[in-house]
Amino acid sequence: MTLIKHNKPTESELEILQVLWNKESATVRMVHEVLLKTKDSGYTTTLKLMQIMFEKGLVTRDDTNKTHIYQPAVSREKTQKQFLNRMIDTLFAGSSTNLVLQALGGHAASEEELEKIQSLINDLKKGSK
Amino acid sequence: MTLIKHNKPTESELEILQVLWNKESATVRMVHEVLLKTKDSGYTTTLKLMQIMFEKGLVTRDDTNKTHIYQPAVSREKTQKQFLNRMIDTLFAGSSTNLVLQALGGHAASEEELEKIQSLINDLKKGSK
DNA sequence: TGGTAATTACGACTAAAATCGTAATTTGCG
DNA sequence: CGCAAATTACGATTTTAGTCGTAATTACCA
Repeated sequence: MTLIKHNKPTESELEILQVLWNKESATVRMVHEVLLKTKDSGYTTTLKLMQIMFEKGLVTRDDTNKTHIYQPAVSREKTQKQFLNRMIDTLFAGSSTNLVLQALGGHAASEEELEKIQSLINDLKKGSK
Repeated sequence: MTLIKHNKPTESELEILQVLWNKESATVRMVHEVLLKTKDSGYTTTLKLMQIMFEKGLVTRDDTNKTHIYQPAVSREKTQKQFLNRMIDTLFAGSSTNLVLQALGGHAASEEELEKIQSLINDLKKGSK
């Protein structure tokens, strides 16, 4: 069996991953510019974080040129699932339904989105028969 | 305007809150017994955490008697919402629908639960007209 | 009443996360 | 070429979370 490192990204690392997921790939500066919109920390802080993420295997990088180009090494979906599960356990007493109900209740989704969810539910119900 | 402290419970604090939410109120020892089922740490660790939570205002306590009795000071729903919103922001690009789809896709919910969700969706659709 | 068990208080310690300053390196251009 | 600007590397520091040991306090009951 392959060794899988149990790499739960931290809050700050998630913010960086988010940028990388959206852009496919990016330099430290590009990431930093985006982060500046919502927080203020120094450039070297972002740099350091991304270096650590590289060591952890959360990102890959191309260092052929001086300015390194980073890419996410973990998928958005997988990470989402990881955090969802954790959250369902520690906050929703293990019930994903509770989470869904709460999420739908709080944030009103658009009609179109509701349709999307409904159609998934229909598929799920068929599948379970 | 009233000062609201921005009190995001930590992982360990969530575990404790979970117990308090379930029991309504509890002593340190009661909480600790429950925690022991899933982790192993010392009694004084739980005690200290709960003392800190008291200082932060996450719990209240009745110290009339020697053995203090703790109660949650933040509601389960509010806390859930707080974490959901954070998660939707940092992990689901702001889309609660994405989160719901992912949650439903990963954890297969029971048919009965799916009905519950469906009925909520129907209500929401009505409401938006 | 006096000792034992349980509880709280307190401070110290470790580990991890986040921050930043500074030095070294590279690159591009005047 | 050689300097200025940008980037990386590295180490130091701060903060926060989590852990626990030990002393002080309380309560109970033999």
